[in-house]
Amino acid sequence: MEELISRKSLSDQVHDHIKRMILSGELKGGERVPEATLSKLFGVSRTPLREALKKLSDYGLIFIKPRSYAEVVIISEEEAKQIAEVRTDLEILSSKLFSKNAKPEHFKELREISAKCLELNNRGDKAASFELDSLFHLKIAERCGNQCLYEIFEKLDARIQLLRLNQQLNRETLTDYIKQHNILITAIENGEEKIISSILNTHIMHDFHS
Amino acid sequence: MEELISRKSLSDQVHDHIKRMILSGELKGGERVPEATLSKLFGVSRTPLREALKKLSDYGLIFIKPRSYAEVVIISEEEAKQIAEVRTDLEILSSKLFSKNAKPEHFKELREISAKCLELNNRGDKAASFELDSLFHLKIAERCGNQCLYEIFEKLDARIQLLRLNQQLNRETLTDYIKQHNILITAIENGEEKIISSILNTHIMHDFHS
DNA sequence: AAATAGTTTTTTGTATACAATAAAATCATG
DNA sequence: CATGATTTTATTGTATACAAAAAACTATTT
Repeated sequence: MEELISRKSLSDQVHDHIKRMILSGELKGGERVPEATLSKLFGVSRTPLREALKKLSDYGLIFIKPRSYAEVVIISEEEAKQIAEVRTDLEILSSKLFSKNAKPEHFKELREISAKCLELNNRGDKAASFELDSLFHLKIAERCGNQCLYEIFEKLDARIQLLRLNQQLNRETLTDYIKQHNILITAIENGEEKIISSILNTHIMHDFHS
Repeated sequence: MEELISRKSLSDQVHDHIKRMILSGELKGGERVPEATLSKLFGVSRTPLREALKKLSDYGLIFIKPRSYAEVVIISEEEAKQIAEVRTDLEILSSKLFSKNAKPEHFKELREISAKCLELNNRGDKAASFELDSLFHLKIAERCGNQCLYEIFEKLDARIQLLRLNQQLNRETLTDYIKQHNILITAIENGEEKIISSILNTHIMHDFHS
């Protein structure tokens, strides 16, 4: 069904594949991403591969040095801090808008994602838990009613996920972190803007400080 | 000098050219942007032209319908409102950070741009005045010390400029608008966050309501 | 051994050709 | 005349070939 509707172009398929390789750690920061090698690996020509690389660069996952080569980015401490700063601000705005515009089923959706995220962490499936955490934050932006805001946040999300790769968090710390989601949902439901801001500030800083 | 250092690729040159065509009104909303026609027009092959279109789409200036055609976007009232909402939020953050991080010469730079913008408007050169207005807001983001924030804002800027095209503002209204810049600069210098927020809210809403 | 100049190899940038798909035009039919 | 099927045309998607530039290597010199 999905396949019949959206026959993705090779460019997009390749993009998704390389993105997964980067976000799973298979392709590490600093590693080169040569067009010829990868096009052979995927069995496609350089044309769609180039387009995929361009998009990855756009999402801040690789760095293309013109006429030279491309490599997986390494996000510095300073950049990570700056990303967290912007992210906090965008999430506060999303949450406030969500608070105003979201329907009951959207709150339910959030609670379900949050519960699933916690459950996966309890089981020890860190990767899947991370994915649900990302989805939780993305959903707030998606349902806040501002498409432009969602698009910006969705782009940032790639780099946020990349940052997580290098964090070594134990399960207990993660459990505390994930539980904050429910506090945030309640604050959003009650439209308590000051509380929303303070939760997100600690939540994302927590995320940042590995 | 500039040319010797940055020999831009054809893709980038073509991108810049089409961007100018759109932001000057030469290419209007809804008009198609066919690869073959434009590649002949510029005397380049479809390869760099495709890359240029991809970038334009990324900046929200054209809409690419896969396997079909691309056209210059038309920003709806609702989208304009949403863009203004995000923009206000990002500019408030930029201004606050600028307030903390900027050096004296950066304030001077802002005042100079603001003065030039007003002068061009007085002369009746609306297009050039608009350009300086965009530069004013971009500079705040550029000098705020957060590269990630700047990149996001720089991307939004293209659509903000596109929105301006359809506004019919008389010179007096514009004069009032531009003069608000100096009030903003003073608030930033004094680190008055509440005032920064209120100025930007009215300034950008003003901008939005044509 | 380090630095440098020159050469080779790798890699990207661009043009072109062909395939696949969607849009437009045409034609048949009620 | 309208409408739906069919053909034609226009347009994008992908592969491939060649040009140009940068990186890697090698020989040479100090």
